[in-house]
Amino acid sequence: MSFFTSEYECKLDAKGRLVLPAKIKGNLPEASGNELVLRRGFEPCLILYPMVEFKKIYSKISGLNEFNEEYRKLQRNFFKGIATVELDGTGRFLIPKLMTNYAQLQKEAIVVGMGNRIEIWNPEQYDKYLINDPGEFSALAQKYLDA
Amino acid sequence: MSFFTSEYECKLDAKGRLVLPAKIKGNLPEASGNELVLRRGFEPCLILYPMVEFKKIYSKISGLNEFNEEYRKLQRNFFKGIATVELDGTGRFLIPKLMTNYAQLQKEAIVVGMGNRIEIWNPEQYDKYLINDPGEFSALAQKYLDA
DNA sequence: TAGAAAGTGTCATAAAGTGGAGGATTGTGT
DNA sequence: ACACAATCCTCCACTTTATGACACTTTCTA
Repeated sequence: MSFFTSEYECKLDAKGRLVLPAKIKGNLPEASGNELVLRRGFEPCLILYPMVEFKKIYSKISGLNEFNEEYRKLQRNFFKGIATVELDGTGRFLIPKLMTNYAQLQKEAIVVGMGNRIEIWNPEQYDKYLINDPGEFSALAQKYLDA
Repeated sequence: MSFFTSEYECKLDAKGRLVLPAKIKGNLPEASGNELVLRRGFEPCLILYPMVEFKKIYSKISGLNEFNEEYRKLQRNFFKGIATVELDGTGRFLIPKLMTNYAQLQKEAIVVGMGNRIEIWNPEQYDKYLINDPGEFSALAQKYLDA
């Protein structure tokens, strides 16, 4: 069971590689080896899954019958936003160009542990999408987490 | 069942580590080993859970489907404020930089046992959030604790 | 085919994190 | 009040992580 938490300020190197924070890397499931899957988020960010976690989503979406038009449409749009990446010996991976563009990544990135997955954000975008009103957050938490 | 009580004045060392008071440490559930979870409080303080206590919250929030926009928003704001920490052999743990900033912790900290969890405060902030008027405290107690 | 751009790997250094030991202080029981 | 033990706190040494630099390979382009 993956257990990613916390936010980290990370830097991309000149070639667009991101070094995963040690706390994140340490929580990657053994079973996935160095294989990760990168996906375009619905928000302007990237989402990183260990391979085992991604398989769960994959089996759901690839299970949809290809002879259904709406399913095909979903599949097409889903798969186009996916890339598999591999950690190198020092715990880095290259973010494909189109994906850095999509998420507007430059030198700095915010990495957020989201339980079973990891989000990668441009810092300014990230701020925009965070809840700024403590009351709203508190209310949302109460709505879904209340005993 | 955890049972943390009382308040303690503690010091952070040069690296930002906090030594848990013996009374608190003695009440940590065996089942959690040395694993603890730190969370940003809604107030400007940090909240410390033994792992077993936190698991209850975690299973609730990670159970929310990631393809729902509102769930994602909650998850993002929740997880960003979470970090797992581990007690070392001498009962200390490192408070991540971003978290010491959030709670405005410097050398001194107030540690408060809150039953199933522990709060960590900057001393001045703590004073601000305490009830100073005995009458108000009494009224509040009467409102919610009266038979 | 040459040169440029992109991708990959290694290394060095500085910063951050981790662990342990010793002495001061506090608390407890006799 | 005293001795003993537990706790607290500071210091230091070691390990791990982060980051920049650089060089080599592969791919693309003119």
